Amino acid sequence: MFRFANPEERTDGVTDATGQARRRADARRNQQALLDAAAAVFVAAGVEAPVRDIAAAAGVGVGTVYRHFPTRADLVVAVYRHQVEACAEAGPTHLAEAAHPYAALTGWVDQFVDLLVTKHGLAAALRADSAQFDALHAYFVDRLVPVCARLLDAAATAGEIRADVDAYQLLRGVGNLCVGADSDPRYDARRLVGLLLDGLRLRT
Amino acid sequence: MFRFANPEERTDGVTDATGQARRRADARRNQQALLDAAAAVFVAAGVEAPVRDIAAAAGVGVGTVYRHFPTRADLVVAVYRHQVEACAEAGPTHLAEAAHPYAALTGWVDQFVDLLVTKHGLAAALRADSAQFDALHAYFVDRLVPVCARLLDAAATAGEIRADVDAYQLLRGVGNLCVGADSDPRYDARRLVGLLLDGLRLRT
DNA sequence: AACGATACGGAACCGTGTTCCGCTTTGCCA
DNA sequence: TGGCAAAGCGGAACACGGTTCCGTATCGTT
Repeated sequence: MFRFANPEERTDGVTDATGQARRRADARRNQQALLDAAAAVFVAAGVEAPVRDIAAAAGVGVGTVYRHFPTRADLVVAVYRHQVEACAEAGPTHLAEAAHPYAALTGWVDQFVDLLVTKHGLAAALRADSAQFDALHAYFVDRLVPVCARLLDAAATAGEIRADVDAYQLLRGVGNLCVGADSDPRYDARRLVGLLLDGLRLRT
Repeated sequence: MFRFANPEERTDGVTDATGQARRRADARRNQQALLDAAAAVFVAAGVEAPVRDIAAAAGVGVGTVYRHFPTRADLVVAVYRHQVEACAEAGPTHLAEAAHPYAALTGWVDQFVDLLVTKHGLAAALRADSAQFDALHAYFVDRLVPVCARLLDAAATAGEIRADVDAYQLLRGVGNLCVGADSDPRYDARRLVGLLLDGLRLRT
């Protein structure tokens, strides 16, 4: 996703503990400033905030933004990486702690919906068909589809839900339902996601 | 939606049968050419095709586009007006012909989904949060929400579905599920809409 | 035929994302 | 400590989209 400078041959002491090539101090400082500024701007103005605004908030030029994040989508991914990661890791936890697999599934999907509706326009960005946000979409899919698949599989095996819906579709559907959930008081994405999950259940 | 020239005081013979103020011949010709060209371009390149392309296809300048359709959204509305109208009128028909109200509801929603997924990016345009397409959104809501409400009401009265979902939400949900339905073979909007409708049913 | 109202065309403007390149800063080495 | 190449920076410039503006062409009436 990110193309950091290729770690050239160097003498010891120029790579940090994690083996990352060490960049100039100002570069690291700016990258952190950008992440912080972007997070703040996203909260205030949504994920679709102009790159120029983010650059200004971080006190750098637009060129610097693009040096660190090849594209807007990469910046967005970087900002939300932790939360997506947390969501991914919560999958097995739900499965272990819930009374039964369907409860784990609904619990996890709820958490996913939270992630989406909490961040202004994140769902919309995920859905933008423009190649603009492909990287964002790809990251979410890569990270979350397998997690969802395990939950779905467990519930299906337990005979709680139909077995003919795959994780990608469900996740896309849920993501779609969350688009525009903020900014429209008449619309309650959580409600509709609930109905969708209910539609998954096998009638007894 | 459209701001046609105000019908000034005129002598007889300058208003047509429908009482519309009669505009210059070239104006009427261009408007029709634009509608035809837009329809063709939308099929070929999706609803998001640039205004310049549509103008070029119609053989007019961009200024002419904006004279006839104050905004891109108005042009889109005009192009799809007939089909939205047909969909709206189909509501009562389904209700009259289906075996029971829930079947009428699913039949009608199916038709609505067809409308959305058939036209490249129509659903996405409907959902664009940009004020850009507000007019489009408003038109769909105005025309279809009442129709959907009647179907929902009939099914709820018959005890087939829960009574606590309103037409606006359902329509938005269905519309959202249709976003990006073309251009992604792994995603089947119709399928998910089916699940959502299934989630509406009361367990017996 | 002349003339005023109507309509046209497309250059120009604004707001986006993204690229490019001359200049600055950093950090190594002598 | 001073010099210097590489790394990084800033922001003007470009591409592209919607929309506006206004001088010019066309229409239809007198």
